Amino acid sequence: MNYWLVKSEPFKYSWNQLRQDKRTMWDGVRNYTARNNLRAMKNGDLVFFYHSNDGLEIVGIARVIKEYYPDPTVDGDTWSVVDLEPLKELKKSVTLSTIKQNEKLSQMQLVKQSRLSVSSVTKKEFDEILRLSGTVI
DNA sequence: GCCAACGTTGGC
DNA sequence: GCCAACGTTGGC
Repeated sequence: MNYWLVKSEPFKYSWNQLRQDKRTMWDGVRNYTARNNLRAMKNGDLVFFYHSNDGLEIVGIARVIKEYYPDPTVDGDTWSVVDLEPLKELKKSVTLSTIKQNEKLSQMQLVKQSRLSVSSVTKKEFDEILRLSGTVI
């Protein structure tokens, strides 16, 4: 089992929207590093849902329900998508500033590579964020 | 609104 | 293959 984090600007696609939709195709990724992370996702992997620009916090946990396939919104198979479903909302969202201040989290790819829209999360980081959020899966 | 970080493009 | 110019993302 691997862990990930995806970013979305909430006014484009929010956590609440994902909850309403029940599932979504995670499209629009146009960066090779992010795409490679998408392609490494396996069914059942857990994915933090982060609100960028507005909120700047992790708000929920999604789950991979379909592994990568070609992005149907563009020609060719250069770009990929996966399907996600909402799994659990965090009891307390975890803000970027909290993450930066936390010794166990300050090395997260989210912090190190702030522009990357799909990043990987270690198990330790995942567990620490769960702890901070007061959430049990 | 600014700017740092980073990715991409294109001339050489 | 290098690097300058430019565009985009995203935090502040």
